[in-house]
Amino acid sequence: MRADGRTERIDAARDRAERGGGARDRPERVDVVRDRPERGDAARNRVAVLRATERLLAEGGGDHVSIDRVAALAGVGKGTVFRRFGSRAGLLQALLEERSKDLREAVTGGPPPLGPGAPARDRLLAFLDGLGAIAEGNAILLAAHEQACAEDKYDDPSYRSWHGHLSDLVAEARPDLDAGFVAHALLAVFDGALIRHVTPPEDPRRFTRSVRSLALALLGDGAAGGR
Amino acid sequence: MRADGRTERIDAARDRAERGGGARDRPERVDVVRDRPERGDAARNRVAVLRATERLLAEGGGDHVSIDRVAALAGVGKGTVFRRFGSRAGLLQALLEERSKDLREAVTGGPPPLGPGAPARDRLLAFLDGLGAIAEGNAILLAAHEQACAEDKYDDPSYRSWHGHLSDLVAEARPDLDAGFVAHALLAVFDGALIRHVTPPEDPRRFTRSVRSLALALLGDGAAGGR
DNA sequence: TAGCCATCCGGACCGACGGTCCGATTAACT
DNA sequence: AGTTAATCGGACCGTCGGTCCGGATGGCTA
Repeated sequence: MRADGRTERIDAARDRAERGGGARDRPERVDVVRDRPERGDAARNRVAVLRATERLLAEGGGDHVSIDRVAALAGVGKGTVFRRFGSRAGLLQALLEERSKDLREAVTGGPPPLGPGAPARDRLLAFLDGLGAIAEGNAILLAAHEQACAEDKYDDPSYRSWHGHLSDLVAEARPDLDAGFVAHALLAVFDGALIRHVTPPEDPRRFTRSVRSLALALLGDGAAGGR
Repeated sequence: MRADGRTERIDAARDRAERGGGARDRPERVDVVRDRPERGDAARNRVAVLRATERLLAEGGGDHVSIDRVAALAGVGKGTVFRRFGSRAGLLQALLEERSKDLREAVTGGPPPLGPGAPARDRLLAFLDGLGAIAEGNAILLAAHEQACAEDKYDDPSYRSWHGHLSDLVAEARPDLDAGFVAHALLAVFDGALIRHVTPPEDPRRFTRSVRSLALALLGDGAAGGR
């Protein structure tokens, strides 16, 4: 998702339709006007929907967020929500992406240890800390998203991106392990319901600490402790 | 769940109703007749529903298993399914329990290394192997169950039992770790969708091997390898 | 065998959901 | 002002999990 207000949309359904052969007939001046900017009302509505979603998320459980309710609270028709986000999963995904944009940028281009330059081990721990911070503050959203994605979770571009990053770091820090699977295992722990289950009201940062010590155990904590 | 054909039912809703104070009025000869055996047709219908469920599970994705379909295929009314299993989640849970009964018995009373007697480390690896075998053969069922349980997954008695066992073993094998969390992390990997995602058509046992090597890395593989 | 009663059966019914569709609307450009 | 294509919104659809209750029936007793 881009930072500016450009279109982006879902286009999964449309892609399918277009590949059906209808659009091949007039491939004229497509390139020049392509990706035309979002219309004003469309942009306004998108943020209204996003805000409504997070309000509902905050005041009730994840299953409290139905599209009907979101649309009503945003003062928008139901169709609008679907046109903008494609599906319930897409809506939650967009919100999640908004919350993790900073981390993503820090990871790809920020200063070490999150960004490039630090040893893999340090980057990995810093990354898990960052992910933990997001997850702790968005456990309900996370749970709702997992529920909505269901099977497709592992094909989700966002998941793939986190997994790729983590996988690279693991491969560098512990070349003897199956990096891909270890990365899946580490990410599997970021389950909305699990986070809520292991987070006592006091000590809201406990989850992140647990993840860190889990990672340390996995990497072999270099110094003592490894028994 | 008992092995014989006794009642067992759901009773979550009923328990709640009874605690409401209605049953306290006549606590007469309750103990003697309580838990009266299931009626013949009821027992027949239960296995019919279970079989129908696994047939649907086999021939379509997890979301292909709707109660309506199950009831229809079993030649039974919808109400019957709910009376017997309480909910969609309960139905899948029952099926899952049926598939893992052997492992549960082997763990609590069977011969080492699965059963008591072997070192914690060996028991843990054996247990994960057993769980892996079940999970590989029931990935779709697993995914459907997770989807149905949603939030309550971690309160599910079956999950709690696996978690308790694993937790004990981890605590014994690596007293320096947060056993409870590590157990959650290990179980988190048994995600139906993940299993399907990392299991190529050839090599169907790859998942279990991956889990085992993950566990070895976590426990510190004693010998070399720890870098 | 007849009769009785608790238990069970089954499918009509319900509210809610995710998702689609299309006539009406409107923003942006000429 | 006029044109056009993108957008809007809410009626509509099929399906789902779950409830309810009049009627059927199993199993026991006399």
